[in-house]
Formats: sequence, C-alpha cells, structure tokens
Amino acid sequence: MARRAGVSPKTVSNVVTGIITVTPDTRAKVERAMQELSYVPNLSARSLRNGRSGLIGLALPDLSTPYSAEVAHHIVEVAHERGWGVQIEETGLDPQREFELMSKARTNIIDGLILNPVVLDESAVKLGVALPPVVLLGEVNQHITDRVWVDNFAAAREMTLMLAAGGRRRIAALGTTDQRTSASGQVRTQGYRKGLEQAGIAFDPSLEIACDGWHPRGGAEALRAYLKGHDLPDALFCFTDSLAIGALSVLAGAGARVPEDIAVAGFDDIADGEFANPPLTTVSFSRRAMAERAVSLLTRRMNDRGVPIKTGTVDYRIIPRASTLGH
Amino acid sequence: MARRAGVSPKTVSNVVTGIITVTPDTRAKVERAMQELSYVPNLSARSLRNGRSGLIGLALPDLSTPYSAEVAHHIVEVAHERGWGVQIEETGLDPQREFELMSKARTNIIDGLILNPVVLDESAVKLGVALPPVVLLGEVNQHITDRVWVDNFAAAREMTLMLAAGGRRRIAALGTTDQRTSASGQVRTQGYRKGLEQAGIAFDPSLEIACDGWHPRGGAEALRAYLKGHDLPDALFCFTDSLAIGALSVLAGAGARVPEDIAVAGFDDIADGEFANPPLTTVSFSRRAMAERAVSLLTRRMNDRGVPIKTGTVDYRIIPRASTLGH
DNA sequence: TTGAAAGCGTTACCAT
DNA sequence: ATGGTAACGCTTTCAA
Repeated sequence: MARRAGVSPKTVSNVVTGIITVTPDTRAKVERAMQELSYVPNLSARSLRNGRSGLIGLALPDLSTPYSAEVAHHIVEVAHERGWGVQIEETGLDPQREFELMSKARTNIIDGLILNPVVLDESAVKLGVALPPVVLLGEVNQHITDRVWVDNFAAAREMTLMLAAGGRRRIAALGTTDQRTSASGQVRTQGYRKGLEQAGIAFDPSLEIACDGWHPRGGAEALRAYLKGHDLPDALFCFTDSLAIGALSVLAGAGARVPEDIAVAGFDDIADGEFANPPLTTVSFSRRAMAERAVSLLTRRMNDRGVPIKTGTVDYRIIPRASTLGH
Repeated sequence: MARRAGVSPKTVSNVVTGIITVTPDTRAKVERAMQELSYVPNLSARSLRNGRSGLIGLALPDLSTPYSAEVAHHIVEVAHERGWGVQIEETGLDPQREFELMSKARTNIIDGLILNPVVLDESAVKLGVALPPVVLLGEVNQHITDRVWVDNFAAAREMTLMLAAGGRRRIAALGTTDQRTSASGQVRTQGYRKGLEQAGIAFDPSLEIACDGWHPRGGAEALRAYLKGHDLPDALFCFTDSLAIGALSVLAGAGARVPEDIAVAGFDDIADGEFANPPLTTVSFSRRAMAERAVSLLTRRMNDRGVPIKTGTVDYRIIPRASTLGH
C-alpha cells in the first residue's frame, strides 16, 4: 500500500492513470512517495478490477521457423507500440491445441487472440460458441471471425505463370498437401494448377511433390527421394522459402545448376532467401502490414465485440532473383 | 459466480485446484455445474490472491533472427510443459529497454524473467536493486544472478584452431565488436585471438571485420566492402551462422570457391546452416538443454528468492561440414 | 468435509 | 479536488 506513504488511498490511482484532475501539490506528494517506496502498480489487481489485462495472445504453429519468427517479431513490435504485451503459444500441428487456446482466452489472462491456424478449417472454429476476440492469420476457409490474409491462390498462380513465361514446361511443385494438413498448402496447390492451365501446360500429377513439414529438411528429403525415381524438372516451385532452401541444397549436391538446368522459386520472402545461393525468387508480402492489420482488427473487436466481421488483405508481389532468371 | 449454480462458495476452489479432499458426491455436483456454466477460473483474480500469475517473461534482442527464434521456441515449449505461459518482449539493441523489463517484472504480471542481454554488462544489472527472479541467457560479464551460458571463448578458440589445423593461415573474423556492442561478440573475438596465438599465427588486425548487426545483410555488406580493399583471406570465421550465410552469398557472387579458395565457418548451428551452399561448419549447442536449464533455474529462484546464485553450462561441439573441408 | 468471512490492490461511484 | 466505500473472483484461515 503505497498510499500510506503520503496522503490518500486512491488519489494515487488518479495520479498513476493520470486521467482525472489532481492538484499539482498532491501529485508531487504522491509521486515522491511512489519513488521512495519504488511503487509499481499491481497489474493483476488492475486486470481483475477492470477486466482487461493488457495482454494479447499470439498462437503460431512453430515459432522456430523463420516465417513464424518474422510474424511474431512484427506482432510483438506493433503490439508494444500500442501498449499491449504479447503472450506466445505454439500450436504445433495439433488442432486440439488451437481449440484449447481459444478457451484459455476466456480465462481473462489475455484480452484477445491472434491465431495463425495450420489445420483449422470451418469445423474447428465453429465449435467455439462463445468466441473470445480472435483474429485469424492466413488462409482459412471460414468467415466467422476477423482475419488477415494474403491471396495465396493468386500468388501461386502468378508465380507458376511467370515460370512458364520463362520458357519452363516441366514445372514441379514442392510442398503440396491436402486440406487437412494445411489450408495454405492446399490453396497454393490450386493456384499452381490454375497457373499451369492458363499457361496451356498439361497437368502432370507426378510433378507434385508432397513433403513432411515445410522446413528445409522436409524439402530436402522429399526432393532427394523424388529425384531417385524421376527426371529433373526444369522448374521447381517450392511452397515455402524454407523448402526452397532445402531444395537448393539437394540440387547443388546433385550437380544441377540453378537456374540453368532448373529454375527454383519460393514463397514468403524470408530474410535469408535473398542470401541463398543463388538468391531466391519468391512471393513477398509485408509482415509489418500484416501485423498492423491484425492488431488493428483485434483492437477494434476488443473494444466492441459486436462489430461486423472484417477481413484485411495484404498485398503480395513477386520478387524475381537469380534462381529463376534466364534459361 | 459459478458457485451459485450448485452448492458452495469455495468448495469449487477445492475442486478446481484439486488439492484438498472433497467428497466424490460434492465434486461431481460442482463439476457438473462448471460444465453447465462453462466456467473458467479467472486467472487475474487467482494471480492477485496468491501473488503468482503463472506467466514468465522472455526477453530477446530480436525475435526475427533464426537463433532467437529457436531459443524462443524451446523456452516456450519447456515452459508450457511445466505449466507456465510465456510473455515475449524484444529489447532491440536498447539497454534501457532491458532495464525497463526488469522493473516490469515487479509489476506482478510475470513471476520471473529470462533475459538474453546483448549489451548488458555489470553496470546495467547492478542498477536493479530489488531484482525480480531473473535468469540471464548467454555470455554476460556479471555474476549477480543465475545464468545459463555456453563457453563462447573456448568455442571460438577451438574453431580458430581447427581452421588453422586445416592449413589455413590468413584466418579472418567476421562480426567482431567491442564490449559495449555485444558481450558475446567480444568474448568470441578474444577466443579467436587466443586461437591464432596458440596456432602460432601472428595477429593481424586487418583481418578482423566489424559489421553492423549479426544478420545476413550485415555480414554481406561488411564482407563486400572489405573485399574491395583487401585480398581474399583463406578462411573466414563468422561469429554467427546468419553472418556466414550473408558471407557465402557475397563469396559466391565474387566467384570465390568455398572451401577451395576460402573456408567459411559459423557459430550457433541454426537449422538453415546445414542447408547452406555449401553446408556450413559451425559451433553447435543444444537449444533444448539451454531452455531446460534456464527454466529450471528460474523455477528454483521463484520458489525461493534467497537461494544461492547458480550458473548452468551448456556444452558445445564443432560440427565440420563442407564449408571448411579439404583445402 | 464444508461454510463463512476476510483480504489481495485496483478502480468506479458517490459523497464531501 | 479529494476521501470513503464497494466490488472484481479467487484462496486462505478459522469455525462448524
């Protein structure tokens, strides 16, 4: 009780929050007392009292991947600028975990949740009858809460068309998945197929290479196995920069020249892609913009739960680098 | 007040915490009531009452770097296994921010803090008179609180010796810094110098390449500038894998062959290093072990603030890969 | 084994 | 402009 050390019981509150008018005299007295006692307000009490903790949750599949790390970085940064703290959770690949987090959001330790679902399709979200303020990040087949997304379909299609325009015909895709495994993966697969169609290239299912996880190792192992039984394609569209880094490693080991023998493209524009060998052509979009939209939408919904559902779109653009240039 | 919906006012507490003996009958009644009301305990209230929030803070310089991301991933994972939530903060390169966070820890929203300082030397920590439970991560020149570290000096020395043993004589270091900029950087610099000495190689200050930030871009720019005014060294010890990735990119652009013309080594063993082109020799240590030690030490201190200061050591080992093999 | 009451530190409301 | 009082939801202490 810092209040004992000076004057009043709750005038201190006025001073701390600084909203109500306080006599300079009193304010000074209180401030001195606070200093002497090195007073810090108790956030738990404040949170209990006014129902807001000042914390938002951020749930990502796997924090250790460069893409997630960049997302987390920007969310934390933006949240901090607006006075919010961020509690981080990892969902792994477990949809159950995603559901748990939405419940936890109701325990009043966090005021809202930014969720980057992997597997979450309509069914999983619907379960949450009384949803806390939630903003979904990325490609999700549902429209029952706010979300921020990038048009993965269009981007994948455009990238495929660009590869075709460069004279490539046997364009393989690395990282294809079904809907249950990854919403983004499925959408990118569809965009890739549409791109082939629009380029007038016959669809060849043997050019779709599935893999186990969207990290370099998964990409490397899948491609290595693939090359044992197939000829080298003349282009490889990796659904993630991380996959592409794994693929480049395998191609270098196999003596395939990039981009002369095979063009390689990625998706996400992670920081390391520019410094890959060769530098990686990719789909880029602003993480910062994504974070700003997400936090804005969340703030908006936290202020008024009944506000209509809104979707924020983040623009993308293709960045051509050496990994696909020339032929 | 879930309690109204059944029986008792605080028997519900007993049921929830599950510690005290409760009649199966009553327990069932309460549990049913909880279900019906979809009751969730209010963590803020609990936290206010018993002085613990169940949250720990994790403060890292920059979450978007692969190294920090991996550390965060493991800390979150370990903390979660032990029932803790993790609030993430970024300190940037701002020592002021590090100090702020220690104060915030006293604000009762987090029970303890794991801090990975960049700049924090003795002076900065000393200021915190009433330190919250804090565990420091990494190389820090102070011993006034618990910490978990890797012997950067020995590792850097050993790596330098290994490069020398491979026949390299003009061994450059990329990422050297002074003490104010980075504690780890300075210690690695000293280990590098010691390694040269032990290998009988004369110290050549022109082979120490400073750079702006430990990310690929910083490494690339510093090395590119360096090569304009200097001959190619025959080895390059990068103080971070990220720096090495930037360096490899520049070397490839300059037509230098790795490892034939120049050996390149890194530090940290980030996931992407294995898939660099060529695969990167590096200093490896277990992030998981680091996280476990850190959380253990923190838990220990949170349970008893007066316990003696303890230091956890995480072993390292050098992983030779293609970037330094042969000559 | 369970109930009643007090109090954790804050802020909102009402009174002064 | 300031003080008093109550209440947020939980757990601990004491009593039944």
